[in-house]
Amino acid sequence: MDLIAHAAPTRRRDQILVEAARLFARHGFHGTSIDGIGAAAGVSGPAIYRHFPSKEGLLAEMLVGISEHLLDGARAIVAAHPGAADRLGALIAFQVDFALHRPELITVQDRDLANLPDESRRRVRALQRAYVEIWEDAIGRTGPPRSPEEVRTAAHAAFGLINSTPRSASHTDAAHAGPVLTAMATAAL
Amino acid sequence: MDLIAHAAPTRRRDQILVEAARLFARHGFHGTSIDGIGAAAGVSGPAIYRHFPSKEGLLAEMLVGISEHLLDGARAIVAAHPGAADRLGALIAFQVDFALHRPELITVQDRDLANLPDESRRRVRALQRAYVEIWEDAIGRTGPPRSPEEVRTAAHAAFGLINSTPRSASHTDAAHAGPVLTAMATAAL
DNA sequence: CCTCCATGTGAACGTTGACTAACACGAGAC
DNA sequence: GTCTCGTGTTAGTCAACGTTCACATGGAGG
Repeated sequence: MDLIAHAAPTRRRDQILVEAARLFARHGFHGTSIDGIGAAAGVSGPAIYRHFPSKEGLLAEMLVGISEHLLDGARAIVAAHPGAADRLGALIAFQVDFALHRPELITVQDRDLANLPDESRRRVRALQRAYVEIWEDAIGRTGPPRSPEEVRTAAHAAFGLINSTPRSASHTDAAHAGPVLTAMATAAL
Repeated sequence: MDLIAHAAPTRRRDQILVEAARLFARHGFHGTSIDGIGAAAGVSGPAIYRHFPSKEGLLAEMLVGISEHLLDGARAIVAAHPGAADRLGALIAFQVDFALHRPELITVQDRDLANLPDESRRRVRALQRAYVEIWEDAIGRTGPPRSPEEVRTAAHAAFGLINSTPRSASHTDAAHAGPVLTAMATAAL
């Protein structure tokens, strides 16, 4: 989408999103002030409102973007791996890669969902549900037989395992953490 | 400590702590108001200050209490299981039990650490570090050979796996989730 | 050159929320 | 009976913060 020019309206905007993600991850949505986000983006205070309708709107765009990115990735993997065997492995690799490269987004997504306005929250939840269902399907086709509730629990446990990086990775050892997480997730499922 | 009578000064106090934990878990520290905590505890507003010195002080007591409880439990397990073989299993069972029975505390602990005043935060971090070290030691003695960084990553991944309950468990299926989590954690380590 | 639009600024404004102050009231000690 | 202490209440106070307003400025298009 958006094939038309639209030049460079995105530089400052993207910068604001990146800095806001960092601050939300560190201090939480309510613990981060608009002035703080502005300062981090090299702009002061209400300039944010030239790019986003509100603080909640900023968060909404961030979380919807994450959910769409993950779902798109998972759908591409499903299309590329029709066989059940390696599909789960590809999903694991995808999630590990995301968790290692964008830990702030992982943190914000499962911490500040509740601060979204209703409509965006429903949208994000729908996207997340679709993503989880792809995982549940792949888990159901692989490994030991399990009831639907057990599969659901297993899927969330795998996310918890992989998404533990923000709490442990010192950024330097991201390269070392990847294989460990992949191996553990594979063994757990 | 505190062997002297002291009758029942704790009923209202404990109630406040319980309700505050629920609200902090749902809305976050900054998203929860003192009046809201009071209302949930059947008391209105500033009555909180008859029991706690400040909102931060309330959070501090909650998080320090959790960390001490976990560390005490882990130390008891170490004492009761000198052999490396079943020690890790006991640690896993202990953490699974805690995560299933007090999911709000799990949520608050890894979400609102940053909102503690400096001194309490240092104290909680020290307790957490000791707890993690017990796990690292047990992991190092069991399973495949790993470097210290890998052991550290593995420990945090195990916590993430087990602590995923607040995101998945519908409280009714806690009984079903327990065995799944235990099995997955055992397989992952 | 003049206009317009995107982007920025600093100064309000209104609300929320943590915390304090002043007062009430019931129970146990003397 | 009175004093005191623990616990509660309601009415402030004060700072922080999201948001709006009025105004500046600089580049693109006629």
